[in-house]
Amino acid sequence: MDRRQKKTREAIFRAFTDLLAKKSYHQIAVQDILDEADVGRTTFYAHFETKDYLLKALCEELFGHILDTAMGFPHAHDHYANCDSTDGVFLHLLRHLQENDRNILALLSSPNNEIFLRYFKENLKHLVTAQYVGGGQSPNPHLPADYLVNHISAAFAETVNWWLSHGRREDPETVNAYFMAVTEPILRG
Amino acid sequence: MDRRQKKTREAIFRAFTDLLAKKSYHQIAVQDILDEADVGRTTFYAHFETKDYLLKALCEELFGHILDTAMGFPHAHDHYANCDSTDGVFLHLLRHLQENDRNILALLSSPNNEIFLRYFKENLKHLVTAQYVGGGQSPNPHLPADYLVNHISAAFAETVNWWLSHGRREDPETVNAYFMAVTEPILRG
DNA sequence: CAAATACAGAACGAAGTGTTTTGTAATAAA
DNA sequence: TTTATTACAAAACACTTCGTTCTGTATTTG
Repeated sequence: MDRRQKKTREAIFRAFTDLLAKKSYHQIAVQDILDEADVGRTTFYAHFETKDYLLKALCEELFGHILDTAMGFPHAHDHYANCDSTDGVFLHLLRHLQENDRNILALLSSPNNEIFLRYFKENLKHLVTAQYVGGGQSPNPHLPADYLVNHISAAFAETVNWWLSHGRREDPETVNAYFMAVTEPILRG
Repeated sequence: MDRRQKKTREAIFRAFTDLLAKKSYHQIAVQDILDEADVGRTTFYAHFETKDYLLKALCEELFGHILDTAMGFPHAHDHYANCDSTDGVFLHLLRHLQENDRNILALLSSPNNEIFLRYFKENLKHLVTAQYVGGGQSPNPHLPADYLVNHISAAFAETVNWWLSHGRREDPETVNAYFMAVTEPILRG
């Protein structure tokens, strides 16, 4: 792949995330991104059809990455090797978030962060499905599997949102304990 | 109050909700609202500073109303007098939603409905606080009160979202049972 | 009836969007 | 190295939407 392409693509992503840390999504004009990334107008539209697609691409790359690693690519994140293997996936995720990889926290705690929380939650569904639901069967016979998956995914996304909106005062372990306290009882019938 | 004011204000609200049932919020131009409401441009901006403020006003009126009635204004909704008094507030809310008062379902099940779900959830917090938290003390000693309020509010909003995105196939009673199944165990320590 | 006010219609500048054109520099392939 | 391809910058473009301003009319209120 052309080095120029990769370079500008990353410059746009970087400029976009930097801007998102200051302004909300709808306050950012394409021109702002061009100025911040030092990129021509034609170039931007050669890479991304529109500003919404840029957002989509960024979210897929960011949340896709963080959740893929959480779902079982231990090679990709060796500096987390100190994780106790008994730790749950969610604690792993919380720790990963606290590392603020690629400034992901700026997005999730920005004003009007619902957009990102939605992407986060949708990506979480895959993880939750793999984690709790085996073969489409709900671990709680009183609840439909898709309702449970939606509920747990939303609960974790909201937990993260609560955590961030408070300035991450708690340890990941504490937050994980809160999350477990509101989800584990459900799974036990 | 001038009848003309009330009339145009309601015409704008009606046009806006009708449009929201078809398009997403950001696809709706002010001009569309003017055409649908048959109202002049000057008039619109005399009533609402901007399109965002119109959204805010609509949401406050809608969710404020539905939650106020749920929190204890039995006189305001006599046709729900058949409600069993042992029914919870949330079942009451679900029934109220199913009545589709002022086409509120069009908003909550529209594309890009996160905006409305956010308003819904925020308004729910007051109800949840009044319902579960007494004097700022959490009913579950292991969890902070604000975390619990946020969790339960989000859980109900997501339950409604799940219900609507499925075409409301279940009874309000069934949905309420699902919601209770994921929230009640938390309150019991 | 008189004064105040809500309204329609039209025009306006400003801002943002996405496209097109022209020319240049970097890259990949021969 | 040479050649062809590709990515890019710069500027201008038509278009849409926004929010304001002006003028004149209809309605309400006192």
